[in-house]
Amino acid sequence: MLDISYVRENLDEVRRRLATRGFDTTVLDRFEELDVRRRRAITEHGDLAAERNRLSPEIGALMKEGKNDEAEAKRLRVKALKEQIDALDAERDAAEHDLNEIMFGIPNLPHESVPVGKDESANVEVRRWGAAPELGFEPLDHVTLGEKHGILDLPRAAKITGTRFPLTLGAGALLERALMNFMLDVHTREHGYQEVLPPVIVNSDSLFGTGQLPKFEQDLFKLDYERPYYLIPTAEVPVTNMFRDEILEADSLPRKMAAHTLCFRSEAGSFGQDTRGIIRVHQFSKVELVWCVRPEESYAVLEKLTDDASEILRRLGLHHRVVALSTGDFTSSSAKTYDIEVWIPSQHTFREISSCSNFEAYQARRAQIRYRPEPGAKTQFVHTLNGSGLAIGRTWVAVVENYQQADGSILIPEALRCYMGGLERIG
RNA sequence: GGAGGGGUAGUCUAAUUGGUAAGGCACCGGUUUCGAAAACCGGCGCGCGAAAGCGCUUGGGGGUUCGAGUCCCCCCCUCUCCGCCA
Repeated sequence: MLDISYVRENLDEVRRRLATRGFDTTVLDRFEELDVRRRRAITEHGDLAAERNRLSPEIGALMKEGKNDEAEAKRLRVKALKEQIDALDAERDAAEHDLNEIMFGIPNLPHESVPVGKDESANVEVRRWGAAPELGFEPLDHVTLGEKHGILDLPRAAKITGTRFPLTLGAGALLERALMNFMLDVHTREHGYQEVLPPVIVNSDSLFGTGQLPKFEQDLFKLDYERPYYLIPTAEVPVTNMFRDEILEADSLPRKMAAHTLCFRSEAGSFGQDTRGIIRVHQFSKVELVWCVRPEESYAVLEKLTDDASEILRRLGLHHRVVALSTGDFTSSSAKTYDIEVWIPSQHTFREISSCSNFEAYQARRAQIRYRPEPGAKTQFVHTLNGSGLAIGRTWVAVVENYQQADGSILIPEALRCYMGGLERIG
């Protein structure tokens, strides 16, 4: 959520910057009208309430003195005031409700360094690492390789649950576990992240805090339970919300956490995309990196975070690139996002394996995550950031495809062997 | 799931059985001091307002009342005990 007084005072600038995201800014016309109506109701409420608050204790005093007639007169006056106040409150609540609907739907303002464009064609590649493996033969895709080695069984996953669910086994399951441990070890032992193992079911307040609700409910799995509980689409939700409604100690910042969880996405609206394999599934495993920082350092941290995630791919020897997403291509809550894309041989292209975003105060304002810059100072919203470090399902695909050999076997990257009991090769 | 105790501003703690949130600590500013400590004065949740001010705020939401921290209803969290369970 944006700062409402910032929007009020910089309406034209807000309009202009949101337009670069392809956001329909006509709702901002209603914003002005509702904002004025709301504030007028609040002011008038204040005037009437002041009179009520003055009279009300007088009634008690009069009654104690036995002056019941005088008390009765004032009582009637206060009762009339109350009716007017209730009417104003109803007006304020209505305006506030509509205003909130607008504010909750407004995406973050893109940072000035973000390339402007209406979709992914305007994204800018900022760097590239390594080279695609020279296989010397037409690469098999991960589904074919997985079936061939008995490490991936999608037909059975479809039987157990339905389409778009993963089932790895044997060395395939071990590879997933190895990737998880490898990533967590690098981030916690070398990059200084605190390890977190959070709930994977969250309430609607948490999803509101990070921005998935109310606008993107269709992307989530909602549980049939007596309360509105959802499966997490990413560990960003529980980990960021650890600090919801808290005032953090200034010297505890920056907070940096790494969490491995399963993630669940309904993938509504993506029928027909990536239907083969486990690139796009309803359930996947991911290591997520989350930061809470002082506002002034958030852009330096975004670079650091992106590099921490990239380090995993460097250690695995996987060809990849970092892309600055354009204004038209990144998630609503973010002010700036880098995607890290890994080379997928069977598709002859790069595919997203991590998304690293600076949300500035957008999430912190929704989730009320604050800190006190120094003793006695007013509290301020922190900046939050997060990025995948990395999506394990897609890393699995990248390893299997990039390390396939002419004889059909799959070489295990050096960095993972100690996590796989010394296994050097599958098949 | 059952029984009982709790939830008050950053923190700790009051509030005549309904009368409009009092204090302590920490922190900030000022006075004092060579400087500091102590002491004293003021500030110390959010909102509206140019300001003076005014309003809102006792876990959340409803209700009764001229008036609710206090009474009634629903819900959340937490502590103790019992039951169940991995």
